[in-house]
Amino acid sequence: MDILKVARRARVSTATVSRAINRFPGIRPKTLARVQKTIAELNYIPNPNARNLRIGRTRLYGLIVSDVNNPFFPELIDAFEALAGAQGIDVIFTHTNYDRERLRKCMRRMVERGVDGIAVMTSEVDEEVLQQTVKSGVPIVLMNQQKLASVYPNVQVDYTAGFREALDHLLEFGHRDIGFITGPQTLNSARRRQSAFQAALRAHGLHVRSEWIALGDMRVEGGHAAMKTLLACSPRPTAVLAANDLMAVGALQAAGEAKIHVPRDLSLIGFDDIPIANMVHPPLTTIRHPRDEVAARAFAWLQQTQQHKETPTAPALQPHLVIRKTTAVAPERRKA
Amino acid sequence: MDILKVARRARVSTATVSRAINRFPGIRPKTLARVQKTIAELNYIPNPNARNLRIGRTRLYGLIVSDVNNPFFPELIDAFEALAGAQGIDVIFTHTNYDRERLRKCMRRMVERGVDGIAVMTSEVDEEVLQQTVKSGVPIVLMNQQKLASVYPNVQVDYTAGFREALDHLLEFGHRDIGFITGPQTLNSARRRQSAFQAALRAHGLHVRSEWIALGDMRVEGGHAAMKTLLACSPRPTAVLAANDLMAVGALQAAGEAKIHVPRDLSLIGFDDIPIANMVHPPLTTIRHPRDEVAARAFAWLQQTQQHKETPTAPALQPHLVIRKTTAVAPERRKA
DNA sequence: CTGAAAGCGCTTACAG
DNA sequence: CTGAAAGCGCTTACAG
Repeated sequence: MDILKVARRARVSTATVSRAINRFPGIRPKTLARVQKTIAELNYIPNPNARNLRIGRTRLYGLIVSDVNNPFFPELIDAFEALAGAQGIDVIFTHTNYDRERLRKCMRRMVERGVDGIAVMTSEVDEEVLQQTVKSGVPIVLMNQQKLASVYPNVQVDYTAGFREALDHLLEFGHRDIGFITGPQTLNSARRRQSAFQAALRAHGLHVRSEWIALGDMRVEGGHAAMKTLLACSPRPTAVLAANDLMAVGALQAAGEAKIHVPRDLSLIGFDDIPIANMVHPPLTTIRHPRDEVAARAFAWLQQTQQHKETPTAPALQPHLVIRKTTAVAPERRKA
Repeated sequence: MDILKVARRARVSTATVSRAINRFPGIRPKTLARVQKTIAELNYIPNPNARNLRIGRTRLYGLIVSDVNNPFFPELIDAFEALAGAQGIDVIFTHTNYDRERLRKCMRRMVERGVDGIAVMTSEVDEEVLQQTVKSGVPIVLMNQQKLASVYPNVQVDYTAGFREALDHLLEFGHRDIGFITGPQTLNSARRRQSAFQAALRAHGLHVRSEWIALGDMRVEGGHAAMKTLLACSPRPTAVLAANDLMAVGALQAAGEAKIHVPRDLSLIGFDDIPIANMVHPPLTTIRHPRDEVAARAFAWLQQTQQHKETPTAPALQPHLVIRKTTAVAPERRKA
């Protein structure tokens, strides 16, 4: 009964206090001032549960990622959080640890909490869970789920464009022998990146020997091992692209151990532009995943979906090459 | 009026439905079963706002860290989140970006949201803000704030013990010339780590030349620069400790560039054990900051503080040395 | 421009 | 073991 206390002290009704708090237009300036003064004096903070019960929303969004420890996500989380905060929306945030069962539980928890929307920023989703969630009336937005793109709002990133930019760069440097470190094809994101790479290759009229595609695990160790495999090839590629930065970092280490100088003997390009990319030595040239834009679009679409019925769409977001220090002119061209 | 719908369909009162949901003991098994069946059929989810309004809590905790992009935090966040989730508590999480004004806003937002408690896991706090928050009835718990330890629940980590363990290790390897990469003394955590290091040193009866204490910025770049300074010393230390892993990683790079082999020519130990420590080459020996235990204690104390009045206390948590590949026998001893 | 009052969807003494 | 009813603290048509 706290708003009542304010009301009494300000000698108005609770309705007026409520209007003052919610910046209702038609309120006499003098009354408004008095109420505001009282609120300040009493250090009154409206009870969010009561308010939300009344208005039928929680002003809470859910954000689900696959892995907090994956350095890809903090920037995404951060951007989403900031956007929400600016609108007075709080975010509860969980991660699935790449586990479908955990995703199910996360979604359930958020629905039970009554969030106004959920951003599912994982590469692995389960249509059944999504359906259930949407059925219970909670809007969702996905990331890079092309299969479900027509059904749910789905923020797309044009991987192919990113790889194309990287290939342009390598071709300018005279590279023609290009290797690729890929990830487990059971992973949605790894699979998509590989086919995007191949599409970009075709767009440039290039061909890659199949032994120059090495399998990693999307982590540093796997990139390390994959690079060792590539270096053992004969002939070996003069440039290598990795499906993510973590593997590129491992590849960089492997090259160092094998006394292969990057970029002199070998050019290397990562994907994502996670913070570590700029911390290794030499700093990694990489294709930046526009995660701040992903966050912004996911947030905007969540808000939109709350209001209208239609599924928002937009052209895929473009990644861009960030040129740092791991690419250089191809060795054979230098000789010439 | 949703619980009413369940009640009608199950031919009981809303009170009974409520009791069934909340596992109230004295309820006839048959009734319970019927209600549960109805709930399942209707896919009924209780409105959390109504529930929380009634019980006067939100089952929401706030978690504030200084920087999401700092790889120190994800594990802490993750552990806290998991603990909370297991109790049906959700976590809203923000970061201050090391800014006092933002901390103020974060706290305010959480109080307005009506959280049941706030874990302030930043090294910089502002007593005024804390007081205000506590005055509004929200329990808080701090991390490593020795000044405020008697006033607020405060999870301590015994940095000195960590450095002692590291020094033991180095001494066994015959090192006596030990350098230190410190952080800006304006930062609480950096200051505390330096004095902990010095205390550990004294405990071992050692002395450090002042030129062997180099100033970094708690990031990779600063560690890099600091190591360069140390390597330019003559004589130079045979082992270097860094106040955090990020700086140790920078130091490792600087050593590599200067053709100083780690660990053969120089031993290096970091602090924190962030994921990157195990990704660099060679993998970094480091003092592990027990952040999962910090999270657990913070969570437990928050729960405790909600119930009792007294400020919980406990002996400081112990960090431990994780020996990997950046330490070895001191060069001069090897010669002998 | 402002107030009286209903009602959001739960939980919990109280009564039986 | 179960139900009728009050009440948590707000917001918002409705009336004036």
